[in-house]
Amino acid sequence: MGVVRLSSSMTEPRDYKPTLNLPKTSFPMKANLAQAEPATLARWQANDVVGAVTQARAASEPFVFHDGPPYANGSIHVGHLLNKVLKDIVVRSVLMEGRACHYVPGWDCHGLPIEHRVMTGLVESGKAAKLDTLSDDHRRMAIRRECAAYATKFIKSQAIQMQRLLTLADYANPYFTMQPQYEAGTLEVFADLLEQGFVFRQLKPVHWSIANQTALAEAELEYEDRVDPSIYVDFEAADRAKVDAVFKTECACNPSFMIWTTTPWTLPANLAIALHPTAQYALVEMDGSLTIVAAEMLERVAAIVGATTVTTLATARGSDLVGLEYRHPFCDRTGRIVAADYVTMDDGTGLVHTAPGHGDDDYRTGLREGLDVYCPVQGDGTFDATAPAWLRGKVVWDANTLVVEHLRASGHLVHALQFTHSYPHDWRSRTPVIFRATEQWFIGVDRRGVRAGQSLRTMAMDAVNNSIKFVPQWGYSRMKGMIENRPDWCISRQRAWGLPIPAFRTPNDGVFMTAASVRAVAACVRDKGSDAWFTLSPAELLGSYDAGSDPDAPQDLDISALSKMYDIFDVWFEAGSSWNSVLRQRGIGFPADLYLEGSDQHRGWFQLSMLPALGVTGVNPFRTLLTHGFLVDKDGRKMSKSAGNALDVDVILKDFGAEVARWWVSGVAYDGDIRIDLDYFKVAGESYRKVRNTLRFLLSNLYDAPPWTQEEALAIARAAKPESIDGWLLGELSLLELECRAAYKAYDFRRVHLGIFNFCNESLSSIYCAAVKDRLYCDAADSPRRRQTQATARTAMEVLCRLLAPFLPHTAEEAWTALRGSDAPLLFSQVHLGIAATRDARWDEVMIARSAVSKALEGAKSLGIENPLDAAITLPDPIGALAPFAAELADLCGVSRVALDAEASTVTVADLRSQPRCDRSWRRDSTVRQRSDGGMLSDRDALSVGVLPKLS
RNA sequence: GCGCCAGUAGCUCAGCUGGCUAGAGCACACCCCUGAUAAGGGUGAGGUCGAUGGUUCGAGUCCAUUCUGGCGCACCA
Repeated sequence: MGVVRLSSSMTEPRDYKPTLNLPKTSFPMKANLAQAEPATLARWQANDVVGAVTQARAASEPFVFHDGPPYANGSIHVGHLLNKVLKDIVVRSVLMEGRACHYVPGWDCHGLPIEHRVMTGLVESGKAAKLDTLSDDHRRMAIRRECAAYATKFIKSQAIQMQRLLTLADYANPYFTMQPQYEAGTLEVFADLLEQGFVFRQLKPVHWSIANQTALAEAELEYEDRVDPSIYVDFEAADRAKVDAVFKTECACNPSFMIWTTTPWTLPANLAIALHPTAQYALVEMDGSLTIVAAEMLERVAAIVGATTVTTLATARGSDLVGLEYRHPFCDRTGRIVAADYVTMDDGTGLVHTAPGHGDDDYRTGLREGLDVYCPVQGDGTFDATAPAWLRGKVVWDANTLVVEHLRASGHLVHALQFTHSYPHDWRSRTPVIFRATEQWFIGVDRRGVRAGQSLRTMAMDAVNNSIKFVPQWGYSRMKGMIENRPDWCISRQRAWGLPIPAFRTPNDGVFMTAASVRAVAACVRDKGSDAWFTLSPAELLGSYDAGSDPDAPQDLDISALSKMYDIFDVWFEAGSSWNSVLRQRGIGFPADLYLEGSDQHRGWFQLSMLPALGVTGVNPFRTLLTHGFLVDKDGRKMSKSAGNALDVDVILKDFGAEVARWWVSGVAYDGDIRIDLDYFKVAGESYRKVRNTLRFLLSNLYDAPPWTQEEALAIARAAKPESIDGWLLGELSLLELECRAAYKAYDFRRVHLGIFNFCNESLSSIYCAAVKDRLYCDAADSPRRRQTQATARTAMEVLCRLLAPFLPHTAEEAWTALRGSDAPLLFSQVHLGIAATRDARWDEVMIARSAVSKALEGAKSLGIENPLDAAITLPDPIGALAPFAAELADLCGVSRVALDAEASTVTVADLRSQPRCDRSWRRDSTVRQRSDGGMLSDRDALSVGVLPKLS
């Protein structure tokens, strides 16, 4: 019998495979994310994971993190994907630290983009004309109903898409800016600001449609060519001597300032002439009269007006002319020369006709110079009583001709011609619009508040400089610059789709609105929503208002005589009140620990949340500001549908899955531009798979591990000798855990990502798993050495699941369940282990030696030693640094034998191919001999299969 | 035009307060393994650090200018 077996084993090695502890696992290699993720999502929803997590953290210190509301319009794009995933990583990493985080998703619902789309739809379907026959309230309500339905529809679809990204948030109780309680919260903020004295009403020019008697937004304008008179007009200097002083001349007659305009009808409102402070201006004699124009423009102007003799008498800097006065050509007043940076030398004369009531630039210049925002044009486009008699009651378009003729007659007109230019038109009536000053509501940034005695700008600057943490740092300078420069905040809009500014018109054309009256309306809105403004009477709206207890109430207030005004709030005011409407009203906490949005929100939500919160509470609404850059395509160009370089979120989810997308986000350097391309998801998919397979290897070797608790496994792992491979891994694992947790806290997700990837790729896959394979497969199943390794692998899994959970909630949970069984506790009810094992620096030398062996083996391939198990290595060990690790070196290097030699200077590779090979472990160990069962086995393998060494 | 930011191997990025022949991962090439297998391991090639000028014994790293791109703001009377 023995002889027979012997001969067969000589020709054909025995098959010991069934005696090995080969890996087994239910955790599949292929993630199948596109199918598996929706199932996970459904399970989370069915099991109310949000509720369970909230409950698990009920007693924990809350981390207040507040969602900035995206606009409820359209499908989500990759920018949302980035933003929402980053936020979710924050939420989940905070939870894994054991803190509570009640994250409420929000949506911005009001505003022009939706109203504009709805109106376009109504125009196209022919319903818009019918609207115009309704009363103001009914027409507005009809539009509002359409808008609300539109917003609701997109909130629903976006919520589904956002959940598909596997984000964990209270989707059952989201916030919308159109919710009654939200609107009431916004009005309360407004009431407080009013009380503090920050709110005021002032004229400001807006685009005005004469046909519809309404202000229009940029989006409602269509630019069409229009022919207007283009005129060059002389404005006579008021004091010839002063002009002489500036130019150092002695004029024979009175000089004039020549301006150019294509809107003669705005001349009655002229209050100043703007020039560029650093440009040169020339005093010229032009066909007998003295005129001042920009030196640079002289030649062109002379050619246009057809001047025959032109002589420059003198030149002066623009800044020297500032302060000179001129006589208005047909109104009985003088105007002043002012400086303005925006004056260019592209058109005109270098001297700009300035009417603060009819232009944005003019308006700002006027404010700076303390000029009136004078606008003699009424809502119907006619001139009012303050205009010269010959213009009163005339429509501006007719006034154009009248003004030109008047100037011609009075000798002020230098030249007139017909000029075709692009001009804004009302998109609905297709009539030209005018720029006209109207009364608007403002929040003043430089007014001192009643309580704090400080202006919003001062408070905001203080917050920026002293109490806000900016991530990344450059957000500081950006925010600072914006706060320093920002003008007063115009919060009123003349639209239907929004939260009404609850002001009332009194019979004598005054305005009634006090903090108390706003609060009364807020109470009504909390109950009935802002539609109430359009469906109820002033008396009903002010039902809870008591003039007697309102110190600000006007003496002769007659509520029954009030009429409603119809301005609505800038949507930014609503979004900027979310700290009150959501964080405070819902008792989530104030201020927030973190606001996180794209860098465009420095001007938007960030800043416009700061101002109201500071005004009302004196406290900045967020402690830390985290901002991310914008997505650009792989050539660094911005994404847009028109350029065709936009990526579709649905395609990404279908082809790669949310987890791969999340894995990509986690590894991205989010400060600054972020390049995005489908190829990058392929790369992310590869590295995801690498991590996944590493987890799978660990899991597959735990199938027969004893049912340790996590603490028991950790205790066994900790007991490993520092010189063992397990001891080494535990040190690395501990370091990884420490570094990742610190990086999560610093919002440096990329560092976590790279840390985890490198750990899986190198520490585990390349070093540990390869080294430990032999003992896992070949040692007796319950040998202490194998159990030790299993406990270490188990601990590594416990740590990795937790570290990965914020990035890969689905995969981490899948692995967690594979590790702990289907009755495992919820992963997000767990906290990090904190294994705190010390990393033994002596291993550095070992790893250096290991690399040296790899290189030496590469060289040995030319000698025919292609399989490392055919090699025996001799390592130089002059100072005995490697000696303590001698028992692990062969496994670590993947070779059959390693010897140390204090005298050697280089790594040598010996050929073992003539030495017997173990049929079971394939190693050419020095103990390999033929055993009683006829197989060639090493001592360890003989022991493992229970075959006694054959007596020789 | 103004403010902020970025520009390092084919790709994604490290390179702290300036200091040895500029690093890593992916991709690529070649090889090994076939008991992690639509897996795993090894070795290697690859960069005038956007450009120009300057400071310095020495600059990817500091300064100036410039080009390209992104975000925001302003502007076309």
